[in-house]
Amino acid sequence: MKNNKYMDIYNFLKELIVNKKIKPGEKIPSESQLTKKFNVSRNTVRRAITMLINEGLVNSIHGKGVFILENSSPSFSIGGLQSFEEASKKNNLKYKTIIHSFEIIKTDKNLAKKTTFPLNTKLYKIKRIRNIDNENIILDVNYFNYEIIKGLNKIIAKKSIYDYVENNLKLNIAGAKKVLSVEKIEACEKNLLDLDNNELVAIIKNFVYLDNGVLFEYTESKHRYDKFSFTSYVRRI
Amino acid sequence: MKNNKYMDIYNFLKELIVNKKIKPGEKIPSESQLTKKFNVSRNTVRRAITMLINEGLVNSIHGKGVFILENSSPSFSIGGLQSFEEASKKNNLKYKTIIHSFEIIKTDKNLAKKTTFPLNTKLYKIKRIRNIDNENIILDVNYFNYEIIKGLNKIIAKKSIYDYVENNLKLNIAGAKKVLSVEKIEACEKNLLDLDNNELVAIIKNFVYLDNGVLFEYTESKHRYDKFSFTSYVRRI
DNA sequence: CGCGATTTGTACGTATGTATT
DNA sequence: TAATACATACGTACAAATCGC
Repeated sequence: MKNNKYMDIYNFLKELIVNKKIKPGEKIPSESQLTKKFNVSRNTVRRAITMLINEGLVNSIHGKGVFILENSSPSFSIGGLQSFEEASKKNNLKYKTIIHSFEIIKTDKNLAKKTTFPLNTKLYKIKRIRNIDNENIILDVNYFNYEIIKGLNKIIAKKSIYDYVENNLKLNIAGAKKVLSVEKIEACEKNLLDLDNNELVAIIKNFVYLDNGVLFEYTESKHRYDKFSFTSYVRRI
Repeated sequence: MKNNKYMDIYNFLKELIVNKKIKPGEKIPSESQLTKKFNVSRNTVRRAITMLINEGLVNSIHGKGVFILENSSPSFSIGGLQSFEEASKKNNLKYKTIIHSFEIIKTDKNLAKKTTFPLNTKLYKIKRIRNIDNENIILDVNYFNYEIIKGLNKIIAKKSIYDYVENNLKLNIAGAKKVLSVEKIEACEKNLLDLDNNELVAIIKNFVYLDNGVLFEYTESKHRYDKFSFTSYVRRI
């Protein structure tokens, strides 16, 4: 972890909030109190507080203080960007990944539109089935730019592609745009998931970028509707 | 709109990005260039850039510059907190609201758990059907704290409750935690929406806070699955 | 390979404005 | 009115990453 002063203050405050040492509706220590306590400048304190505001844990009121929001639980991070492997480990679930298909294709007109890759871009197309506690819960359809994610193969795909991208290729992932919708599953994919007689799945479409702004991955993550939820915080204004 | 210096710089940069005057993968002007152009301190420039980073429009790389992400369209704000009225107006849709029921209740054990209001809290419970282009698309089930949202009635509910809360009661809304899931609609609500023979709906559960951190509203917004999508941006780390 | 120029990252200190109590 | 608390903004300094020569 980073050992910055603003992170110290951030972690200090976050611990107070998530462990309810200060209750929802109450105020965190004032900026001047925190500058004294941590022996830092006010800018540094404000930076830590700004992070908490962006996370939706607190809200500042001019002239009054910074208030803890009710329901400020750590579940806020569920919507976060993490790989299947990371998420499953964190929640101590028995999981495995089944590679259903692995091919190299080029974008045609339809696929270019859907993925926003240019026409005729060479892509890895991978279908992976995510099995949790012996049920096929998630179908991931990944498209990786062939020229960027060099040397991808089935063995890597069985483990963690993100791990390969970051630790072997030394590429840095900036973040992802996610679009969420509910759709009927395609006929050819129906038998890959353990669905009841309902054919609807929740689909998260991920557009994932490197730190230089280049799109390197488009993925559709198709979830059994009853095994899926997504959390976020939205500020007014 | 606020007339702050950092907002000027933010708006200047955002205009460049959304109108593709600088293309994805390219850099925005450096911090020192912007301080000269706007005649401000570096802190002020950095604040504007930080906002763009948080929105997922750009990504900064130490020592290199701030890069525009591909797909940096303004659709990023779809997930934003806005009332049905605001959203429909913005998109120029023909809409109307039908009040299906309006009652005053108290939380029992189940409802307290679901809404996170304390047991025996007095609430307004309102069911409203949102009709867009002559189809019943959304069913909103609102629970408002009776002691906070004083004087609510059917006429207000037919228009905009948020408008009443902010302009008449002079309360300030901080933001909302949103939890998204897909569920079977309740039998008694099935005929309120124009569903096909599928009984699944996308449900957004909203926990809405005032600026002092107090929960004043819990709402379940039930959407016809085929008329619904949700966008957000998630950063790595 | 090193060195300087550029660019972002962290941090400090100060001043002034505005809202709340 | 005075004290407190957050908001905006300026200026400075040094660190760390990147790039070109």
